[in-house]
Amino acid sequence: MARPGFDGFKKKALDRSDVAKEYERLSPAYELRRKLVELRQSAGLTQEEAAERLNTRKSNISRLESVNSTISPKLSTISDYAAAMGYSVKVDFVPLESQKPNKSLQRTPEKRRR
Amino acid sequence: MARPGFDGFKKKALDRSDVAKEYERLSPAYELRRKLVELRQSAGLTQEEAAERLNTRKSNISRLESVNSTISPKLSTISDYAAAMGYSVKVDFVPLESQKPNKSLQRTPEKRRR
DNA sequence: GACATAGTTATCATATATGATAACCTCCTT
DNA sequence: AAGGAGGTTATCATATATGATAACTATGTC
Repeated sequence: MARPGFDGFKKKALDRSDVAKEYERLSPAYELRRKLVELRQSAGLTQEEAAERLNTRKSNISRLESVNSTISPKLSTISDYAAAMGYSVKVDFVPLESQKPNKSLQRTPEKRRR
Repeated sequence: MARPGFDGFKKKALDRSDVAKEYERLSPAYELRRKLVELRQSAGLTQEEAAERLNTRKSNISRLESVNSTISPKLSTISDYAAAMGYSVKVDFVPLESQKPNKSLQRTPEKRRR
């Protein structure tokens, strides 16, 4: 289903609680896939064209970009994909304390090491 | 070998050309592993302690951090590792044109799409 | 309706990352 | 010398990502 529509949405809403969904929306995995799609689209490519550049098939591209995907791609896959779009990957690390994405979703802060 | 010493270094220098070595040094994979080690050390942990937090063994941590490793870790592995050190992973993409790490190592620029 | 384009999903085969164990090295302390 | 701490490497088993194919949905155009 290209765009799930309300039925698909509702079905998924039953699978995972609202909190879990929101959590997912903020997850690095989710954000990554959004960025991948954005990268490809800003390059003006279809999944099939992206697949050609990466010597693979469009179904695999779809899986990589899929928000619902349960896979955790290899760094090299992300890197290859990015390179095909004219980008390089940069991985960096931010302290968990300084994230604070949404006050109402904040969990009790990590215990400080002493 | 903890620190390879000159013999180990020389042996490795035979495996890969100087150019390839320098290329590797600039590669995202290399940089990532350096960051991982830095993360762990700044947290004051040994590989074994890190392994405990990640419910695995120190040998696996060593492999993950190893510069010579040929593996390309999964994003979730990097993420789990980072989380164990109190960090979150952030993946972003930079245009290849704007990298220019070293003029002498630059390749001919990507052909522009028109 | 027929057809093409863009994307999704399922499935299987294959490649590769990861987990566990063990042996090893280097440095340090006694 | 003996032992421990920290790290590396090799190997095997297992888990999982990726490649390929095919069938499918949805949309748009003729």
